[in-house]
Amino acid sequence: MVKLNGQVYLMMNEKISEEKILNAAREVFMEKGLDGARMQEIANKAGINKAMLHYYFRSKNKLFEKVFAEAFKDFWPQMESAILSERSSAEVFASIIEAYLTVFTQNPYLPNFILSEIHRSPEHLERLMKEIGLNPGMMIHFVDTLIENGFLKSMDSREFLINILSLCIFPFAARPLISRLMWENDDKEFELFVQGRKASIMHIIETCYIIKSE
Amino acid sequence: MVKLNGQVYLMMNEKISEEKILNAAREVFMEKGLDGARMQEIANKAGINKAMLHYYFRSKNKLFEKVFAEAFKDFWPQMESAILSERSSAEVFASIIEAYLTVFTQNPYLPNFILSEIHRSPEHLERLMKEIGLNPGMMIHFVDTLIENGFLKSMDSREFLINILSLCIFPFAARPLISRLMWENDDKEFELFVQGRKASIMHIIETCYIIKSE
DNA sequence: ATTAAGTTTAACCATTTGGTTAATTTCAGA
DNA sequence: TCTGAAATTAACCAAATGGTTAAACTTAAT
Repeated sequence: MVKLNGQVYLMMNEKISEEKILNAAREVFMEKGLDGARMQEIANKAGINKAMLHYYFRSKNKLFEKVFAEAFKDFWPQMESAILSERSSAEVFASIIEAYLTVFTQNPYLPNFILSEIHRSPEHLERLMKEIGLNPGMMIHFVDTLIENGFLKSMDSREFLINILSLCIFPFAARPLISRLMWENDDKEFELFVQGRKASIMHIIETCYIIKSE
Repeated sequence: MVKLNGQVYLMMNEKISEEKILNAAREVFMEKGLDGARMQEIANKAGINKAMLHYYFRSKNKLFEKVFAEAFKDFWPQMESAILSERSSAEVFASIIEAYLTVFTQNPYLPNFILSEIHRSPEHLERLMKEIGLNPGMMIHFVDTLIENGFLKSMDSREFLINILSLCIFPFAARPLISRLMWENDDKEFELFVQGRKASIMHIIETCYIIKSE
């Protein structure tokens, strides 16, 4: 990094190396977790010297935190934007569900990665939740409003949200088990299952919770 | 271990040490995973010398496999016995759900522990599934029969089972996150949630899937 | 070309960690 | 009480691992 005229300039290779490290670290950490990951493996995968990892991120933990912070944002899809989009409640839920299915299809290790860290260091999780301004109250309030207006049946809005999360996330978190239990580990079958999943979850929501659409 | 008259006798302390090791190992592995666990910590918690771990279980991996095998059985509650119990389908589902909620309430780390291993070593999982004669086909067939007999709506029985698993397991797998998101990390509130969970899941099943009861 | 800053590397280091070994203790049976 | 096998311990070891260091290399502005 170069400072000049009070302005900060990045040298050509800086962004590239940092990026390569983060990409490699994401892969390795996602697959093996903090404890299972090896700095040497990350360096190899990034195609650079191990010392570079420490040069850019100081320590294994710091690097991990960076990777986790990025991943955690993906785990919490843009519910706000979906809510604010002036669409019907059914459409809002559909778009949230779709966001999840897409992210997890593209990042198979993400659900487990987050779930592990949730247990490994809840404090870290809590700090991060505050940092990114995660706002569950907004979702709860959104659902409560729909209930008051008679679009959703009377119920515990928290439970409703937890059910959506469960139905979206769990099948991916347990994919290798489910795939073996249900389809003899045939990937194609699981993909078919995911393709129908959005409609499937929406059907449950509509049957159980939605009274009328706006 | 002592062999005498072709019969095998256990010396007084053998069962005790082995048991102490397994209990300690279960605690540590459940909380920290295979990579995060330390043999020394297990030894300390068991109140014995580290060499004893190897004396009884040869290696960290062997010890882990033993712990995992036991835990995995708990993860798959006695669906068979519930099915064979000649009760109505609703009662069968209720008893399966209750089994899960009970096990996870008593073993908070269990869901995550299994989910991690599912991704860490699917081969190990597959081997174990065969060893304990895990029989998903029976469950699928059970649901299919209920459909044919008009007790359940026409649907994909696999999806139905996955939904039950999701609704039962996920809230525990993500408990620290959910607890913070929904109830400011108040344990009492989560316990209340779990208390109502059985009825809550049954309500979904009945509303979405059950046509008539036997 | 020189400089000064950031970048990259190879070699190195201290600690941790799973695992071993050899000696000692315990204990049931003769 | 003597014996032999199993149980237990303390000390030890080699490998792995996260991290450091000092020197060499790039690069952009003067």
